Amino acid sequence: MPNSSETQLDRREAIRQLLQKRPAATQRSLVDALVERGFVATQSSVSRDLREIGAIKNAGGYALPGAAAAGDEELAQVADLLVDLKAAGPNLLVIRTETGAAQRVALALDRCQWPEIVGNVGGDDTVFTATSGAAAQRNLITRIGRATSRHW
Amino acid sequence: MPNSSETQLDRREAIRQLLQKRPAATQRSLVDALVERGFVATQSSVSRDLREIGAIKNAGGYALPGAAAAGDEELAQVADLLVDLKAAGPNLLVIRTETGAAQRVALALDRCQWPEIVGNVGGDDTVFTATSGAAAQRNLITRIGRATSRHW
DNA sequence: AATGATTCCGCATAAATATGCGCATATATC
DNA sequence: GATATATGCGCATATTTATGCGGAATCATT
Repeated sequence: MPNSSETQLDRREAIRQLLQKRPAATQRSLVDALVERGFVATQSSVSRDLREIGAIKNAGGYALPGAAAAGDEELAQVADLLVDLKAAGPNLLVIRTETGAAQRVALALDRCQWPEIVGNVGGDDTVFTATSGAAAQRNLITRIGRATSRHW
Repeated sequence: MPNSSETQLDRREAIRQLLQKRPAATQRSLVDALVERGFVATQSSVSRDLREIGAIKNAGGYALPGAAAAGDEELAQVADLLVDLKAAGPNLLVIRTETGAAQRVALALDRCQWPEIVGNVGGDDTVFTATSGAAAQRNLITRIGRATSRHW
């Protein structure tokens, strides 16, 4: 078995596709997802695959190399679209944006995969960002400030 | 203890600085490095710190968010400077570059933090890249091809 | 087709990481 | 200053990830 088997290449490609759709929390979950797609592999193989693929692990789970920092960068790019930022209780951050930009901002926040962010919804000029608690919220504000090079 | 303690902030800043210098292989090694700098903390705390900092883990260890994908991108930017690429045994890859560009290329390869790369040295127009074995070397060539959008 | 060289991958397990819990401590409110 | 509330962090441990080893499979050479 001197050469990379067809199966191996296919499986890795499948993993790449899975990760592109959404980050994987654990290797185990990837194993399960692979099974659904008709691949049989153990956690061991997935561990090795991830290393070869060059995947990284951040707070959001395993992701492809590009996707990781992409979030921060993407957020930086929409920094100008942010208008205001204020907390509504310890679990909700309300972000005002230029009209029509909320979706983009929400998407960028999603991709950051920051641990403080539980989830986002973007309307027209407002984004609601759910946070896990007061500390997380404070942190998040700092982090947004850093990423956008602005102070709030 | 409602607020982040001074110690915690300092410690996290120290971790950031450490990671900026070089990636950390394990959390344990970070604990040790912190001790040298006068911080006392357990692996548990470092685990939580890394999450808060937003650090990511790739094949090279823990790194700051930006630094991760930066390598691949940096390599893509110097793609034009590559002239030739050939293996010398299973553990050495010899990369010819434009005159004077070898250092930059070697640096970019370093930052990729790819598992196949054991180490790099850049001369004037030649880079020596040590690989862990034949398979790794083949992989590396593929990967360089992908990153530089060229075939070798 | 036998031999050898190489790679894949599962198993078992070592190694590393994440987390529930509880105490200590800090802040807020009264 | 007493009480209530919230946070930091260590300990112990559950969970997750990495890896040494060996058997099976593939290919090259003779």
